[in-house]
Amino acid sequence: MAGVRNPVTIRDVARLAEVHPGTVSRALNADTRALVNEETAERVRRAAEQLGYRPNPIARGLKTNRSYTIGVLIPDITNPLFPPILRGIEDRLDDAGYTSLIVNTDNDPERERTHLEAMRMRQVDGFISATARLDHEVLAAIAFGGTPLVLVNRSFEDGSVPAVAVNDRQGIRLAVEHVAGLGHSRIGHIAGPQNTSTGHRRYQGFLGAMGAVGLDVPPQRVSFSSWFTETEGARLCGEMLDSAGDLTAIVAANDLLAIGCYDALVSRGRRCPDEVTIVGFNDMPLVDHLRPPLTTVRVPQREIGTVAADLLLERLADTSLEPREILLEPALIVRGSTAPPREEGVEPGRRAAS
Amino acid sequence: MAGVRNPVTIRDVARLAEVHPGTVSRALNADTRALVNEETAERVRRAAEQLGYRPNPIARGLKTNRSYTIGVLIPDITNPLFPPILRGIEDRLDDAGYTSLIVNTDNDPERERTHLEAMRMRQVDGFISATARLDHEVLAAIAFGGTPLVLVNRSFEDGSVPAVAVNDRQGIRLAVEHVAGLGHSRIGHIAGPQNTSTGHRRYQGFLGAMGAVGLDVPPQRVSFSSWFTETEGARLCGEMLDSAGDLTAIVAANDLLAIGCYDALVSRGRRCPDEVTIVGFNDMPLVDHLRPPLTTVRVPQREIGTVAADLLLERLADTSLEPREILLEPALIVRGSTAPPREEGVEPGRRAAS
DNA sequence: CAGCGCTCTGCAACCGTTTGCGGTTGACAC
DNA sequence: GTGTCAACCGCAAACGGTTGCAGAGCGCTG
Repeated sequence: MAGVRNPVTIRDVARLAEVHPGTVSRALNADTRALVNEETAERVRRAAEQLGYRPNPIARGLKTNRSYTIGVLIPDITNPLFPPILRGIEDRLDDAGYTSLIVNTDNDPERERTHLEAMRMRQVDGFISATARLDHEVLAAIAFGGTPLVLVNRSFEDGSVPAVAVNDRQGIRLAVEHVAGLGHSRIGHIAGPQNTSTGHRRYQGFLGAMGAVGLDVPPQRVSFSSWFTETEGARLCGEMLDSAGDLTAIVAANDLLAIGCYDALVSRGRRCPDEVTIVGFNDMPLVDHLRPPLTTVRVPQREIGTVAADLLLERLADTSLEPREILLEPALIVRGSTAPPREEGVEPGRRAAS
Repeated sequence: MAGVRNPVTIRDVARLAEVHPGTVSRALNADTRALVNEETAERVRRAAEQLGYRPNPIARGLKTNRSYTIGVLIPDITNPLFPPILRGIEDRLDDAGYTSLIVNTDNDPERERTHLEAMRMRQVDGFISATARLDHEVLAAIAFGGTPLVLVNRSFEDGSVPAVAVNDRQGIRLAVEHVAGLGHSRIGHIAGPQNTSTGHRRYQGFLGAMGAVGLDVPPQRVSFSSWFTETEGARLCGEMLDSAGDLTAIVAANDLLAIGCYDALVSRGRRCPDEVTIVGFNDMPLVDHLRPPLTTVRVPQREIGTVAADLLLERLADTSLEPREILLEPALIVRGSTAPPREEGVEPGRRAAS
């Protein structure tokens, strides 16, 4: 059937089916098929089949201004958080006949801008962005251009842009309640960058949850990282241990920060969970094999991707849709990095519960 | 400057610069610029700049049959091995003005085929494939279509296709020499799938290296996994421990298999490295934080990507190039999962060395 | 001053589809 | 036998660039 190279054009099909190229086009497109006699259409389909005809998306795109590709912006594919999300996005888009174009922005506004520009030139039909700090201006540009956009893992304050994210506040609450339930009262927070919505919401969630369980949050028990990285976690956790040494538990805004805490503990000869309890966020691959296995908040990453894709497809089909924000529910995964505090006599064995 | 939407065409520029559209095209393209008067070219450039003109790659592609995109096939982006490679590829291609289209094949021939077809329709200028078992037929189809292709992390027996990979034999040799040097003699191998070139070459490398250090490889000390997964590793390692219980060290064909070995040891109450020494391959992210930290063979993943991209760009520029295969050198990273065997009285402390 | 050659730029035909418009055909009513 | 209408399909103009070809202008030679 289909030759390897595909030089067979709509004209070849037209010749074989003995009709005009325009008719072939109509016969082969679902929404214009009604315009052509069923018998003729069948003849065209057979001719197309026989020649192994595949429409050329480039030519089609030139005329229709659609490319059936959608642009996906992520900070860095190397961050284990993103691959499952991408997988979710891709699988869903694939089914719908779309291809995704993935770019890494490193959260650099300049890279974001040039990539966006390049993708728009490539006529992408929509965007999914997981970048932390897409500024208002860039968002506005997309929106103004009329290209559908959905945000992932972050949201936009005024709700003007559809978004899907995990319920960060709820996730942190699960973590705090777990740790407090173990008997900890001096709990610290290694917060994420506050100009990212996840960092910000998790910090807010921490304050809220601590209040809800009736615990104090003195300023020296919160510190703000500049990036979601292991080295930042190590640096801040180290500082916190040195300055507020009496804390017994740390809730980190993300697994990488939590791993940084591990490093800081090791370098100070303190043990987890015996001396300091640590909770992460995201449940990255392999954190169940760390020493100790990390207790963390699991986010349904792949589902985030599929839902984001659904949201985008929805808007592609109907541009006038009201933007909506979908929050996915996280779950606490209790492993070995959390334990009751030493001093306060909580009987052993409670650990595995909850 | 540039409006958000970009309705400015080559004709607009032509009007402003008071020249013919054809002249604008020539003035703006590097390889035809010589054909137009420098003064005119400058006028055109200024007009283009002023209007924020960006050439439409779709239209260009229609005429030139080039899309400036290249297709990247990987088994599964969720496998931590691939993101760094992708990053390398993307960075290099970006610099050269190319965009990469990434698809996951799950090593499923059917998916490979449809994705290839789809990408070819999208006029991709070349392919980079990291899929394990692209069959001869598919490869031939690409080659016959004349689209440049480079293989990553695998190679093709007859050397007819350019490829970049890590020197698997050398990597395994480093592992075996290290373990043998610690005093182990009963060393097992959890091999990868033998229909993948990495799995096969690492197995061959194991046999060769064992021979070189004068050690025996009885059949019960090698078992072949069906996939490179943690569960396969656990299953096979478990079987091997049960049937050939006297072995003191295991060289796994990959980190995931090694982690599976960890699981098998834990479930049998045996300790690593005290009772069994384990070595992995790849140095995936986070394996340095496992318990114990995994001794493994590091492969320069990002470099694999950049080199592959270079190779492809090279062939894009000159189709007649001889295919060549590039082997990158791996390095052994010694961590906590390897130690001298118990019985044989090797003094402690040697562990941290080499 | 005719003729030649070189440099530059305009012209127009593509690339492969889609799509508005209009023409043909045949059924049917009057 | 003429007119109306719907269904179908062909025609040709787009979409936004690229490129072979030809011609205009000009400097130079003999």
